[in-house]
Amino acid sequence: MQKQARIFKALSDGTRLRILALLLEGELCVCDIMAALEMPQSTISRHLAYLRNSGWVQDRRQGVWMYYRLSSGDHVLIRDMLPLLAIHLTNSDEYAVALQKLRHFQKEQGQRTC
Amino acid sequence: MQKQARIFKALSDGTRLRILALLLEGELCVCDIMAALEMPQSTISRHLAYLRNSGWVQDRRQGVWMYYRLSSGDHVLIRDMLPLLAIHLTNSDEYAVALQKLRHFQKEQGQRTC
DNA sequence: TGACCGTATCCGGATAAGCGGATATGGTTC
DNA sequence: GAACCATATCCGCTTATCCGGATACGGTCA
Repeated sequence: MQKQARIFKALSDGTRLRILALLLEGELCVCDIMAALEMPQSTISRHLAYLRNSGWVQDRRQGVWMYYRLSSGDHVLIRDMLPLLAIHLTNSDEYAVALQKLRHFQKEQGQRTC
Repeated sequence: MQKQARIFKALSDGTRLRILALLLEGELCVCDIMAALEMPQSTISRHLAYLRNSGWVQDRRQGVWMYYRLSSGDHVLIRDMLPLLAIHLTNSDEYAVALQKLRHFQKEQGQRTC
């Protein structure tokens, strides 16, 4: 059950839950998430590595930027849980605030290459 | 998201996952779980307290014995997740072994008051 | 009341996780 | 290749978690 425990452990941290909630919106780059959560880059990067190693997200490099997205097909448990996360993570004030900051950041970035 | 993180954190430990899997069978007392998992009493009791505090199980005292059962109605997230646990926790060898030890213990106990 | 039993909590030690500044890496641009 | 940028990893620190023996608690029975 070690693999399952690891999958759940990834969800045992508020910051990682907020990252997953944001990724439900679609693919994001690290700077998006930094702006949405207002946390230092090393912290965000570390949590993203954790989510990647436990199978929750996949990454993609495009030039200098790293894009992260939910990896729906990786593990049966993860696939079954994603709909639940969509229901339960997106109805908190915390999430609304993060999403608003994300939108604001993306808008002010305008036509960035990122 | 702190409450949700706590709910998931309860699932981030292999021993607690095995306890929950056993409780899917129905109400059990502490000695049942000790026998099934072959772990010291203080360890089992501590994990049960963790599961109780995070909303996963409820307890009931009957004389000297404490009975634990899944608390299906406690939190929306927990209610939605229980079916998933039933699917994903009960198909490992670890679980099969624990269940077998539980059955064996209950049989050799015979008509106990427990 | 005293002995006993099942369970909960305490304790000290070992291990793991989280944090964020500093530094390394890998890619782009001139 | 040198300067620059986004991101990953390292480091030292603090805090949380897990473990299991020892002890405390609360109920039962004689």
